[in-house]
Amino acid sequence: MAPQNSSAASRVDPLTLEVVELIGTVVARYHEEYEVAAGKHALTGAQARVLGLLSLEPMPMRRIAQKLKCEPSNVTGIVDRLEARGLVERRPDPADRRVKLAAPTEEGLRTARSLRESLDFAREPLAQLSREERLSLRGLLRRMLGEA
Amino acid sequence: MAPQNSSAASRVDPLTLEVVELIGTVVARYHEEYEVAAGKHALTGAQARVLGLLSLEPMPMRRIAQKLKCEPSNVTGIVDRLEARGLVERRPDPADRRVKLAAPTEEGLRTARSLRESLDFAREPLAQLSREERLSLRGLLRRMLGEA
DNA sequence: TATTGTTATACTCTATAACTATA
DNA sequence: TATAGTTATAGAGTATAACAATA
Repeated sequence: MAPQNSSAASRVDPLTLEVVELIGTVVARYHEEYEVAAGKHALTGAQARVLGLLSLEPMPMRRIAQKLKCEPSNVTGIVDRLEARGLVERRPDPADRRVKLAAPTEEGLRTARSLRESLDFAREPLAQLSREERLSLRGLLRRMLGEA
Repeated sequence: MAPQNSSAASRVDPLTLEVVELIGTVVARYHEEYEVAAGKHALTGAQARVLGLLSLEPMPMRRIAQKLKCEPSNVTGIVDRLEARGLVERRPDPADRRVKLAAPTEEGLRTARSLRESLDFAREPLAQLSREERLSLRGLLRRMLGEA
């Protein structure tokens, strides 16, 4: 998602445009780092996302689809590939025999942990900011997202 | 790219983690809006990106690939589809007969413009911030990205 | 009847490798 | 010989529709 440094500035003020562009850059960098981190473990982005999700909490296939905002039919293939690599397994749900719970294996958990650690987006760019600046950034992002 | 609210807090302080999570949310929302905006014009994300790119300046196929950070062979298909829909055309480069310049048609330009306008990511979330806050956010993002 | 997960199908994006036409 | 663009191929993600098992 390259920032498209709008020549159609028409209706938005230059400051806002500049901020949007900066956000676009952040988004692009976030993605690159995510893909690189996933690639280091020979995982695709989607696989890394699912593994990261399951490492927090096993869940039904259906719920994975909701989290990923995609059709449930797609999750079948993604989990198939993770399962083929021994990173995830499907368990029956005692409460509902229609449901299959996807859960990480031991190796899956290790991979997920390592993945999180290699995602140094957490440290590198933010390390340049002081504690006060991070607090300020947190506040601004919260307001932007309407969470505060 | 769902924010993975790290239970592996291990080595990073909670404030940084929280900011990272907020950025993840921004990234996710940015994407959703981009896809929705593209979908309104029956374009895929990649097609919308290329069209947006070309609407700023026609360029050789090779250069599109560099901008998209993908292999040149992929660009052929994306431009094929845009061309089939009459949004883009390939022109010879007078200076080098190996090169094909991809350029938007009139309709392509209109679509690109409309696409940019429906990308209200520029306005909605940022509208919640005062001018001062936007200035502050710009400064923080610049420092984060090492641009300032 | 409704829901969960799967299969089948088709399209797009992606990388790799081999080809062509220029340079 | 090197470069620009293309083709061929294969893998992965995506949506849609239809299906089996279970609720």
